[in-house]
Amino acid sequence: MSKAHVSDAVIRRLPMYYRHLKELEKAGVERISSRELGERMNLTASQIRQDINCFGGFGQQGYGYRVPELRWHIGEILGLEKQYDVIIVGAGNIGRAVANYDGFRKEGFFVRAVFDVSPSLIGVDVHGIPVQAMDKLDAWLTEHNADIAVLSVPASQAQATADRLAQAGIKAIWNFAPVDLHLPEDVVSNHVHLSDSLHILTYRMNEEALFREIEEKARMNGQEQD
Amino acid sequence: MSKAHVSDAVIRRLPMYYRHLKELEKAGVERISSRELGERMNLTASQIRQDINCFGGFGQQGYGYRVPELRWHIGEILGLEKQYDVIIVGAGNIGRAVANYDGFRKEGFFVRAVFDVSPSLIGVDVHGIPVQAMDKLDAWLTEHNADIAVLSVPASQAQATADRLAQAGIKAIWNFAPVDLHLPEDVVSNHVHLSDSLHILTYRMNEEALFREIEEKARMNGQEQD
DNA sequence: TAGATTGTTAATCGATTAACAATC
DNA sequence: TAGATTGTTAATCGATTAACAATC
Repeated sequence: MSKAHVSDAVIRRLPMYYRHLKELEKAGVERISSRELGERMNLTASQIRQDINCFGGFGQQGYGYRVPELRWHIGEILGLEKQYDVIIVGAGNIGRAVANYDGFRKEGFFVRAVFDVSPSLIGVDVHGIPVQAMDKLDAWLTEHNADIAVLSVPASQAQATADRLAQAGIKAIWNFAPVDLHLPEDVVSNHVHLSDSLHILTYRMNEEALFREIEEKARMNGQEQD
Repeated sequence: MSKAHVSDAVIRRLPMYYRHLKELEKAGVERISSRELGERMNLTASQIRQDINCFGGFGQQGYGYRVPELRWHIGEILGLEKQYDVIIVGAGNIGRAVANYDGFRKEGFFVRAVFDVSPSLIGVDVHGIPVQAMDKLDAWLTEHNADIAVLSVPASQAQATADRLAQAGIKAIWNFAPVDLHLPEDVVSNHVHLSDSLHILTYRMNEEALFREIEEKARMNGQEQD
């Protein structure tokens, strides 16, 4: 059966399932059991069956899962059978990189407009589209459709720009600014905090030494008190 | 007291603490209680105190936390008081965007070399550094130091390139390829899976409709069986 | 049919929240 | 001192894992 609401832990794993199933399908694998998929993905068979059954029973007892069928189902769950009109708001390094990202168009995401405040960028060609002045944003949105806005403006402008996008009717924001956005209930967002990710990497680089130090300190405090 | 090992849930929140404390410090806030910080970050006061106490007691009873001190401590925990030599492996859209990312240098990350296989990119200037042929990677690493490798090659090359980096002595990989890397125990990594993040966004866009459909289907199956 | 593997319920484990004594 | 807020232990909640009946 399916649950009324799915936990974030499960949702975060869905794209991973999709990636692995796509690979398996490409490799011509017809069927897979939860045990085999678990070994491949470093998850337990139990967890995989629980995750999948949030959305319905796509398997077959005694057989396992048909790879192409399961991939298709998860693609549908992720909304990947649809196409999306995308605008890029902020044409800096990241905005341009996203606009030019290859897989993007292949997966049904179409960049329809690019906006930036910087006069030096206006008119510049990004992915075959001339950058428009940020002033034109609201007018453009009244005349064209956009399903997703890529928010790649500086942190200081992020919340104000997000408010403006929500005001103009945008229902989904892919946020690259290092800021936690506050949005109306009917606007969804997901963030890619590059610096957060980098900081987790440096944490892991230093974790061992950090705890050696903390223990050392604790030991010395202990001695002092003796 | 401090724990010998810290859960991923806590580690993921550390950069968020750092970001908010930096903002508070910039705004001139001297002290903050776990309750106030919790309100700001949408966490419970309890969770904040638990998280912080994984690393030691940085607060003061009856007073709260000194913002600059706590920010400094968390920066140290994240390894941000250090400087890092970085190489970019793969000079496509993402590799170049990362190399040019402003905050990067400001935070103590220095791009020392950029590599790519594509002949058309070799010699091209990225962030003031000429792109080198991938062939030169191993020789370069025997002569220079690099703490972190940014892995921004196509998915198909990612694991092989990561193996090569580990072989050459790299101890940390920031992975942008949509692949789950398998690495030796002493090599840490963290990934930024852009497409995964985008797919979570489209999931959220479609979640409501998805469950309406699932319920509809369940209702119809129920009728059939009656 | 026998064997395999799912879907699902129950048990366990870990993370979050609540409570409160310690103490500034 | 009284009030406030931490550090830490205990209770709760939710996610993961185990178990097993259903069934292909």
